[in-house]
Amino acid sequence: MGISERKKRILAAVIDEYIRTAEPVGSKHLAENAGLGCSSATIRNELAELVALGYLEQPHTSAGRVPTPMGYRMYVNEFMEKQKLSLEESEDLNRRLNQKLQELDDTIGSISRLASQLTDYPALALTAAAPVTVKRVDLIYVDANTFIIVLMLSGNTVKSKLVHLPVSVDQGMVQKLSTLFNSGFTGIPEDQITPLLIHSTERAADDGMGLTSVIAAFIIETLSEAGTPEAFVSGENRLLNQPEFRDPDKAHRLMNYLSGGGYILPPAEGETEADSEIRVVIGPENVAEELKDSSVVIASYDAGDNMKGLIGVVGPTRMDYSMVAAKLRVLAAGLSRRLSSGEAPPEGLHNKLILKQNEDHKS
Amino acid sequence: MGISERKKRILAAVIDEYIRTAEPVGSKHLAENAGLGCSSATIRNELAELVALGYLEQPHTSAGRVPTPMGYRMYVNEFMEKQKLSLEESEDLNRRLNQKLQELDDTIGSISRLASQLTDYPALALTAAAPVTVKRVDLIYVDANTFIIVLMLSGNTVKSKLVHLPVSVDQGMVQKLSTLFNSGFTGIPEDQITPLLIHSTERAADDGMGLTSVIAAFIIETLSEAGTPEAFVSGENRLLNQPEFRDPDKAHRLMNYLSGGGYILPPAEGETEADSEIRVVIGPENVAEELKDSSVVIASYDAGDNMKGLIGVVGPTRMDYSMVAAKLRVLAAGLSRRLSSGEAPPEGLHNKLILKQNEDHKS
DNA sequence: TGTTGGCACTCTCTCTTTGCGAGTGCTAAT
DNA sequence: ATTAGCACTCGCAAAGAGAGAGTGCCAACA
Repeated sequence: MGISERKKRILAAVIDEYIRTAEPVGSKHLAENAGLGCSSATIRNELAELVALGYLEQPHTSAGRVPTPMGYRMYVNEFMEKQKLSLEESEDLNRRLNQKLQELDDTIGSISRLASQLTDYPALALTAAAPVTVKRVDLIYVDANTFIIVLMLSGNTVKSKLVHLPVSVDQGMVQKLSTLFNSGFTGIPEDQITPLLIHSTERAADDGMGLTSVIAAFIIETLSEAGTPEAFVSGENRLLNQPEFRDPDKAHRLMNYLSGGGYILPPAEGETEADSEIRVVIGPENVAEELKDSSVVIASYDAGDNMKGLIGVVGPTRMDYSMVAAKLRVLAAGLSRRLSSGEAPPEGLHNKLILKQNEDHKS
Repeated sequence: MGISERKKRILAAVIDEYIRTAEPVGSKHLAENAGLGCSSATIRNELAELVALGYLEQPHTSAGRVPTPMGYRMYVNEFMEKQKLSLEESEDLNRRLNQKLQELDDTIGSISRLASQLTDYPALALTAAAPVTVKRVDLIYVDANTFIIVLMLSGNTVKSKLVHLPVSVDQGMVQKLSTLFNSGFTGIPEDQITPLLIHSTERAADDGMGLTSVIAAFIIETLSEAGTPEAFVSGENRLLNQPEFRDPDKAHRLMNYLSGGGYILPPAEGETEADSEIRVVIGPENVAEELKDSSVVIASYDAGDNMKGLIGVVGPTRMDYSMVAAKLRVLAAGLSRRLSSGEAPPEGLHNKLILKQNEDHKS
């Protein structure tokens, strides 16, 4: 767009400053601190034009200028890539990511916590949504009334469940069912597990006790759960750090929206994805009413098997886009590296656990 | 204690009213609405004495009265048991509890969410902390580089994990290890799994590839995780509903404390546990500095095997103790019933899942 | 033509003042 | 012992005044 170079520099300076201080930026301040070689009067003229063009606005006559969403958009599209994390920052970040990934519990939840912690904004993480299938079914016979179902899924995760029965089964039946399920239920997506299939399996196993349907139910439940994207929101309370949320009502509304798992998924509009894999949705660009004056930065990570997950950060429109984008980029890249390639983190898991044992002794 | 009956009634009325409105309660208001048969002047006298006794205080001369922690304490100890939930309320509550328990995912997290939702205060749930042991170990051979570890724990939960190896193993080794682990590692608590034990197992299996220690590490990690009480905090944002947290800083401080998993565990002082299993910790009675002007209501539930978990609710000292206590009581009782006795909820799990399958077709 | 200094003007923010009302404590009467 | 009445206190909200920041515009200058 035909904006003079100087206008761009001034716009960028205003936005940087506003992001830092959250206060309208005046011409004098700009002339003194932003190091563009001209006087406040000149800047005033330029500012006036930027207002006319729609990139800035003034809260009231005779206050400083504040960026409009359009201004932020320009900022994000044109000026942002300049910022990169220093090497040591990004190393530190990777270190912390590794640490999180080693804890074998709810990975995605802790990633969202990490993102929130790093950026000091609320963060959310969505697990990859992709059709999952069962790779392998094992049934472990425990006793006449008890067995364990173990499912290995297509993303190489394992789910298991203990089943107590009111009736008793013999080991042979468990064996038979195991074979039948492995041949009939593996490799197919949830929606192909029809009542028909279940019934025919039941007949083939000569199962009069409903065992088959218990197992099938667990498979269906597991597939559906694993295939449903799950959202984790963390650090909602960090909103309160932002001056624009000093109004408790405003903060409350947004927090409610977020902790309700408020869905943020932007319209997958074919933005000119200049910046690889990072999407920025500014204020009114959001579809959700609750987000109309907040911004969202979203990075997608590759979870292997063509699955994409998302990490996002929510903040006021006056959000530190560069910082957030830079950090999310590293985080998403690290996540992708870990998840799509082979498996767990580099090494050390095992050693760490052995060490841990000793630590625990103390407590 | 030697407080006249009327004083008690007045105190209770003040507290009830203050809980409702969050505003200092005046004598006139009390005379008109609280239905004690005397005039405002009389009440004024009584109020003055209650202030002298330390049950009430006035924010400033010539404002209404506000309960002190000591006042709340009296209220909790003496007047509270009166409130019971109506039958239908408690049925509704049980219904919702059942529903939550049926979702097989992180039960304890969703219980905490439920508690928060029901009371409209932040809630937290702690899993039972008790030494857990392994009941049974199964190793499922998948392919030369892959096997699945399945652990059945005391408490009848099952944990599993997929292990990829850089080297290849044969099925015989897996078999052998399975037997060894079942005889050597079952029934013993985490702290008895010594490096010594691991080494001797390793030798017995003639395992030169570190397989043994991978499995042992998983067992240790699992036991330690299952034995460590885990805290889930939900609904921190509901704090903002309370007028006492209109000050964002105050709200922020407490929310931070809470979402840091802030530990709330009250000193297990031998309170005269009149009210079965419900503990109320009022304002300054809390040990944590951050909670000094909040209150906590805690119910403990029985998770079987002598394990106790906690559900708690945090709010301002002006918290609706009766309501919270009543709801938590039902919740904890329901949880205990489900967890300690046998197993899953009454029935219907299976049917529900079959139904679910059809629903999912639509989407 | 683009840039700069100067100046009057506008508007918000903060501090102070003022008046009101709620609620108290005390006293005298029942 | 309870009640009615009354003077008093004190916080709070609305109103007013002053200060300061920043603008827009104009005239001068390169």
